[in-house]
Amino acid sequence: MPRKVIENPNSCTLVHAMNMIGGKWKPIIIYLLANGALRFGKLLIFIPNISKKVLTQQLRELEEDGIIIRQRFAETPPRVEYSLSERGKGLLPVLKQLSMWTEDNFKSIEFEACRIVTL
Amino acid sequence: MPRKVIENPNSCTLVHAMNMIGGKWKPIIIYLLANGALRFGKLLIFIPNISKKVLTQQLRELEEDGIIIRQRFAETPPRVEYSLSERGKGLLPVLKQLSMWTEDNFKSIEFEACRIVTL
DNA sequence: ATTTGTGGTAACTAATTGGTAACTATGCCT
DNA sequence: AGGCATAGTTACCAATTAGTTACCACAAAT
Repeated sequence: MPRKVIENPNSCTLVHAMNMIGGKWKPIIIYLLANGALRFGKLLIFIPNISKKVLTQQLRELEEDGIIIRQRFAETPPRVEYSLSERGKGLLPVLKQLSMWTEDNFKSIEFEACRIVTL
Repeated sequence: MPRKVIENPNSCTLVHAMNMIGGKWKPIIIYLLANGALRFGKLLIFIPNISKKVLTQQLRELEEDGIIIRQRFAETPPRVEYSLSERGKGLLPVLKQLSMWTEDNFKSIEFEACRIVTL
């Protein structure tokens, strides 16, 4: 099933960007991959409450958009590693800036519990 | 009806940020307000295909998060103006950077039709 | 022969989001 | 009195997204 992309005749860069990274878990996935490749199973563990199905979906979409790279090893049991592409790495400063904006503006909110994602 | 916020015990700055600006039209609204206040009706015209109800919702949420300011004038017919708060203005560089990332990485896509939002 | 682990897929359901159309409130104008 | 304009709200429905559960394929280990 092709994901639904906003069919806006005036689609602009921001809309396009949000279509790509606006998914519920996508920024987390990107940030988790910032420090190197991770296997499917690890991502499943690191991202609380995400289901296999949804993780698969989000990874597929990120791959489609060339943000991450999927590498499959011909082993058994199978091993699949996901890593950021160059394009994906280019997103890190943006996410970092966004993260800093949030920290500066919403200090009061409890962010202590999430060291996995905060760089 | 309170909007559904991601109930992630490991909620992090990025998740929080995406909860605030990840809405379908929110980046557009923020960018439209970058150059000054706009009335409800103008936003409705500038944002293609958005419905009144959804525009109202998005504006309310942005206001809740302190990103925009709603100013109601006691006139008839009523006039309501929306503008960026300081917090909201702090978001502009981030969005600009995101927009640039998209332009750099997806040159081929047609962005000509959307001069309203691209700064 | 059966179990284990990995990375899925399929079918189904629940939750959330987005959209339409009709309606409201207010004061002005005719 | 009736209509207009603005900025909504409400009820209802459609579309989209997310989640659950069960299952598969493969080889190695037990």
